[in-house]
Amino acid sequence: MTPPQLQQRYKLPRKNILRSQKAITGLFQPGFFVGSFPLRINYLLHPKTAETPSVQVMFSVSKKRFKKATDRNRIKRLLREVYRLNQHELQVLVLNEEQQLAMALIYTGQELLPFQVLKSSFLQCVQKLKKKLNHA
RNA sequence: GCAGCAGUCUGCCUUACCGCGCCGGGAAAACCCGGUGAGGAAAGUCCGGGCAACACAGGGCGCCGUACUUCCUAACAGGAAGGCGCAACUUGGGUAACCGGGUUGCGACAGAGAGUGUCACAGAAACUAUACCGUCUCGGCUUAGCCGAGAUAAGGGUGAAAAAGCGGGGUAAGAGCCCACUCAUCUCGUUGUGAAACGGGAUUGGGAUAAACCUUGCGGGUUGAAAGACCAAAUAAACCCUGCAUCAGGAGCUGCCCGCUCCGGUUUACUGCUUCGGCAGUAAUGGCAGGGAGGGUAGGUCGAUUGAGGCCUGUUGUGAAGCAGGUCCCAGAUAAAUGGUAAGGGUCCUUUUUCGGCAACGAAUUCGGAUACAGAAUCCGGCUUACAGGACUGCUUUUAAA
RNA sequence: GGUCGGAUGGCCGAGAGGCUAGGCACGGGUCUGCAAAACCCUCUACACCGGUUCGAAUCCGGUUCCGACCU
Repeated sequence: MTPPQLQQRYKLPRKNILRSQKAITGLFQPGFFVGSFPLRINYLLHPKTAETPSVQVMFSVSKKRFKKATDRNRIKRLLREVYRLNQHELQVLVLNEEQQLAMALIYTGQELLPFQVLKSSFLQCVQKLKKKLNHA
């Protein structure tokens, strides 16, 4: 019997995806980001509201670097899987605060990379993010 | 059997674990269960429609598009069948040049006897054509030729292009000047719905360019789902303009109107008249409708997935396609779902080895590799472009056997 | 998603059917004691693929890339 909390961890329903234009423009103001090739994470902490979950995320791939829609779809799906399978690392970090976290995963690479590479890169980013948040 | 070309179709599968969107059911909710979920090009946005908003008496001009004929279609610049021209292959005749037949491919294939423009350089001359060399005649000087006046488009040279082609006659030399054949054009007849074809007649016969302007026929109102409709939230009941109403009001009942009940009110300034109660005019205020400018929002619902729909059968037609019957419901997202990881299999290519076959080659085995192009965004009909591999059909070369 | 526009040397930029101007930069030279400025000379181009035409940067299709606008 696995506890229900653990079962939920690998899910990524739609409401955890960041979709408000206001929040997104806020994310892309010059400010807080961590990077580890080929990924970059813009993040923003703001007071918790009742409706939204504590962590919201969005995925972004440049149309200039990847002309074909299939390539962009592929990368975004890979990113989503990487985040989905490793999001518990973050959730532990943020849950104790009275704030919620909004973040954007941006793919900065020039070509398609396999799943395992993206996974290790994401985990590095998370480590960096932990350090930064603890300092603040 | 193999290869090439053309056309049509197809375009990986299975299992395990973890997920995502939509629909239905359960549940207070978290969530659970079931169903379902990319393409032939979803692409480019190159054409044509549906749909929506706005505009709109009718006609002309202009602008844009289009162009052999007939048909198909909701429509088209698409498709089908046919005509003509060009090319390739093949076959028959012929010594050959070439001619006839067949198959396939390609063609922005209307008009240059309506007008305007352009045609660089070269060349004598590039458009009411033209005489540089050459050829010929006559005259003069002089007998070698030169000079002058004319005739001439055969030959030379230039050019992308030089005034129907070729042979003969003719002539001082030449020339459609004349004749035969051929090629255009016009015209008459026959056949065909038609593009055209065939036959007769006529000297009638001096470029190219219309993807230059243009002429003729035909078609087109403009803008596109970020169209457009509604709801919520937020801001600023403010400001400006126009029109209407004019002493009008507010609250409750009600989905709305009518109606009923209750409460409150009949304003302010100026001017004129006055029987001093008021009345009339102007301005302001408040009401309604439309517009402008400015401000706010960046959420949701509809549009939007049943349609010129797919599949099957019959039937009409050479065909594109039409008609009739049956049957099916088959993505609907919106910072944008349709996926990830692992294992196995299929198909194809290359290498090794073995077997079969006269041979081209085929089958098995094994190391390694490949498994395309590409992702719905309002929906349809086309076109164009991209595409690993496979299947089928037609034609042709080649190899082997008979 | 839709509607438009553009692509000419290293950079800017004219040309609109007939040898692709011009400026800046680079390189060489003149001048100078050495430089700068000035003057002279040289090098390097029509995005790609087809078509129309005698001839295409220009006209017409297609491909690629870049940019603008519409809520």
